[in-house]
Amino acid sequence: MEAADRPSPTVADVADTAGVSRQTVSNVLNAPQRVRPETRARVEEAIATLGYLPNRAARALRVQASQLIGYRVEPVHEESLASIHDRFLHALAEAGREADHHLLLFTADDAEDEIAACARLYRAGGVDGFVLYGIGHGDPRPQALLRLGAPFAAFGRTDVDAGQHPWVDVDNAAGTAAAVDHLVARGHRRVAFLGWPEGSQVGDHRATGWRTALDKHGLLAESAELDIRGDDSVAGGAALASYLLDRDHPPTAIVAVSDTLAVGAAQAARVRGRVLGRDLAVVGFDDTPTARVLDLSSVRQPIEAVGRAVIRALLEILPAAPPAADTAAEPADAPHTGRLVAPALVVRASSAAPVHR
Amino acid sequence: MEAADRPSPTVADVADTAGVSRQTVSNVLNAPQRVRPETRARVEEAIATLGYLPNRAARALRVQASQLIGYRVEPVHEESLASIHDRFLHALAEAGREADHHLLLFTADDAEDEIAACARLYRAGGVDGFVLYGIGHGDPRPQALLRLGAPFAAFGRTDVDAGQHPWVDVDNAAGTAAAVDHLVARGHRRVAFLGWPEGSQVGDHRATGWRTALDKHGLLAESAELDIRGDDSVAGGAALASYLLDRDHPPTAIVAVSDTLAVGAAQAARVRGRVLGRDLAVVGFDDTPTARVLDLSSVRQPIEAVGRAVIRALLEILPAAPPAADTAAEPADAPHTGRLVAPALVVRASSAAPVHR
DNA sequence: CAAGCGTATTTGATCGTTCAAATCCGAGGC
DNA sequence: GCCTCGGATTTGAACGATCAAATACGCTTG
Repeated sequence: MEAADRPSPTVADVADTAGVSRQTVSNVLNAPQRVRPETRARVEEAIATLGYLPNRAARALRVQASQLIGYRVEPVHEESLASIHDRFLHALAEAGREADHHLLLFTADDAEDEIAACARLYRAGGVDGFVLYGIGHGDPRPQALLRLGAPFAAFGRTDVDAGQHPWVDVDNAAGTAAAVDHLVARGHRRVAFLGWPEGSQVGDHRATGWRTALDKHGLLAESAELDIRGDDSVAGGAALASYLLDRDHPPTAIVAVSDTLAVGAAQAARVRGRVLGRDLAVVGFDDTPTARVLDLSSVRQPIEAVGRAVIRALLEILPAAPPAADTAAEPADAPHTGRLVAPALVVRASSAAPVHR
Repeated sequence: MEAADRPSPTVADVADTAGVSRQTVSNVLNAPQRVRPETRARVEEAIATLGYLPNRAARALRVQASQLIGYRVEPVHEESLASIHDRFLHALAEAGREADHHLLLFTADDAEDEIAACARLYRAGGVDGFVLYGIGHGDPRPQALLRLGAPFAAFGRTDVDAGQHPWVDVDNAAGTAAAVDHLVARGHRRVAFLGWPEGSQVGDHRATGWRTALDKHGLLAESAELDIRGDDSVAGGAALASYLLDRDHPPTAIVAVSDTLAVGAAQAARVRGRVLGRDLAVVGFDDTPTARVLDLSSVRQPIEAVGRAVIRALLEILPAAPPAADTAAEPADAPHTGRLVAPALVVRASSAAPVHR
């Protein structure tokens, strides 16, 4: 009654039914141009009737490539609203599929543990390379993997080893700058920034975007003191925003470094009787489901594009890369190039209207 | 300058440095009791100094087991607030790690495509088994995998093939029942249900929980007509709730089948000037980040426990399972058992206060 | 017509591990 | 002193694929 667990057919079986040798079958699969059309047809028919599929382990052993890409899933941060991980992961898997590569997921307690796990996996031939998520400022992982000799591509980058490996990053500064541009166009002149404490690469870039954009519009002088920082929590955002709103010259608009803080700002506004989008404009970052629900404007990272780009970049540096048109004997140690992709502002009710009063 | 890509040492290398044969090295790793202590010590030292790691592909080829578990990641549903996928995935990876199994991720366009992908992966020896997510009512996947002969464990179940494979499910009825109990204890007597259209297993169970709990409290008569249904969107939830609130005898509490609908209900209440938690109690389902932010009570699925249980169940049915104490020649075709785990209600401001008026 | 060449196909070896069977060796037993 | 026995260890084969070298075959060429 059990579904027969007949062993899968092998190249030898296919060879027998097609009346050719193992190697010819292999050639039909991996180098069809070497095989005469009529032979190929015969082999392909045998493959179809037997339902032959090459054994992955055997292939991996012989060619020393598993077609697997290692990726560490981080624990879900209960505080954060992020749906970025989800989207990124799916984008990676989807992009991998097109190149017949799969993701191999693993967990780790911290960066050091992650490095150890990568080393084990790579040295055991379990994966061909890695995708690193959330690289920033002083991250030990790029150096560790470079030392290990394992191919990898990163989402994010450090200042120091950006040239030594492929990376893709979101232009965070451009994101907050776009938010400021949008708000200024609506007539706002006092635009605050709710940020994380200094030190995180992402947070600092977003702060820079806000500052330079204001400067460009000649508004930095009146907004300079409106840059305040706190940890990434809704309550924290509410506290920071309350403080701003209670000042003598409160801002008419707030750019938040994250949706979490933006949600907090929105709550603070409501508590103080300010109508969101009329008395106070708020723009968040990451376009989380929560922002959508609350009708908050937000900067959306093109994370699907990032995922695709990361996978593509990784595949390119894997040994025996998929023939990229004419791989003109790549210039030995050409510095790896990164790619910066621009996020897009999603305007919703919280910032759509022109400035009030 | 490159990190040396010296080939990893093999059993033969270890054997040479320890002055023994390949097989002895293998025995030290897989059946230490066969090896004399002093020999074992010598081999272990050689392993340590060389930094030997068994090659996964070679091992997989020989023992016909990849130590990989296939899992399909579903596309991120932009409408939904779910963080369940995220949490489930991480739980799976974490549970797998403890048993030296990794997740292999793949994508698929629909159930049929998923089945095809599973077949390819399994027949190619790419994975040892699968975890299926979101099985319900007439789902073709369990039957397909049974036919394929591939081991799998499911989150969710169908009525028909529940006995033929291991599964773990959340007791959805118990979740909504707990919500009703909680509301009734706060004095509510007219408790509405905002549900999905009939036909989904999960949705129907949640509706049943609501109904039976009300019946238990002798309140079904006055609430029976308060069961209304719509698609899973915030706008839809708002529309349904508005309709309820505009009736002659509006409910004082709403149990929603999802946080998405619950958020809609909360918005509708606000629009109508009802204060959430005072004039109207709302309980959602899934305990999403959005519910936390909005202070909505919600039924939380113990998804981490589900993930662990699913992996454990899968590992048990894999050939040559990890020695479960004394595997007393398992009774041939014992029907597979399922496990139902109870969700927990998280009470927040939206339903904490006793009924008003 | 034999030599030469290029293409199509086959054979043997190999990737690194583990299984199955064979061998080795020291301790007893008769 | 010879044989048996059992545990420790080794040898050969196999898992299923691909690489490298060898062979077969059809065509041109001098």
